[in-house]
Amino acid sequence: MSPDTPQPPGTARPGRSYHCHVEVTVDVIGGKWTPVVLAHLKEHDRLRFAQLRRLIPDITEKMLAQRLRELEAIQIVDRIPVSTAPPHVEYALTAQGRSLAPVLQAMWEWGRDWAATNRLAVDPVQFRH
Amino acid sequence: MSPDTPQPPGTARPGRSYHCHVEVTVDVIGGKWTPVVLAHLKEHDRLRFAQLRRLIPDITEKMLAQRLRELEAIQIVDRIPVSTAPPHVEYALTAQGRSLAPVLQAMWEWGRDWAATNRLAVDPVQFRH
DNA sequence: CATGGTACGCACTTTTTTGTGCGTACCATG
DNA sequence: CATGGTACGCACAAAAAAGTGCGTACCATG
Repeated sequence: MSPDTPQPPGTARPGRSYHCHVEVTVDVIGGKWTPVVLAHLKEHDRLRFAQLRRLIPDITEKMLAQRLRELEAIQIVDRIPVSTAPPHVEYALTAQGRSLAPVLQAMWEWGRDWAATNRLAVDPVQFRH
Repeated sequence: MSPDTPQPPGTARPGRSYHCHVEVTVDVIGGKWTPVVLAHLKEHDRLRFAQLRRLIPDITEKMLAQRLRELEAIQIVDRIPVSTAPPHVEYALTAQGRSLAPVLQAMWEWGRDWAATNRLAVDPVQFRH
């Protein structure tokens, strides 16, 4: 693999080998925040950076920006600059990103049930435009 | 939260707060190897430690043992000692573990499609009894 | 007892991920 | 120009996850 050859999206690690398709998914949307960010984007047509930040209270701006940049780079998320006053950016799932809906939906439902079974408090932030 | 009070399963971090059900799922089955281990267990009634190790070639025994222990602790996996010659242990998903099937299936399918789109090689190991 | 198979556990070490603190760039407005 | 809003980027630092090397415990068999 020559350094001049761009890596296919989703392979952050050169020479990464896969022996199971689930490994691929974990490689692309693994980590603490990426699935959460995607789950929120799945529920809304478009979201501003600040809206995402508010919907995910425990994420740092740094992590949010970084996750979004990476998802944009692999064409799972579109980044849409909006020239208003004040100007801002909006993020939306691409068609490719929307193909993650079954994964995210299943994760959401399982998490809901697990939380109920184990009496975990889940306090969603109210969405605000 | 007194140290004597056992944490509910799935909360490795005391005081962990959740604002989205997907965060819960990530907390329980996040990480590099847990989803992979679970995916293999989903495909087989029972698997020996050594079978899992062979099916997941890049995992260390340490990581495999650790993941299995944690999954057993939160009752997602059953650990079944088998007295044969040689003796071994078998692992199987609990009913609770099997509730993860939609998540794992969705992850598998998405990973397959992503790999195809991005020309990633996925080389599953042939199952051997 | 010695040996082999099996499944780990321990003490570190390395790698990866996430977080902290601050500053920057851009745009619009008064 | 100053100010405010917005969305980050940078240079570390801290935390978490994963890996390494070795050894141990248990069981069965000869």
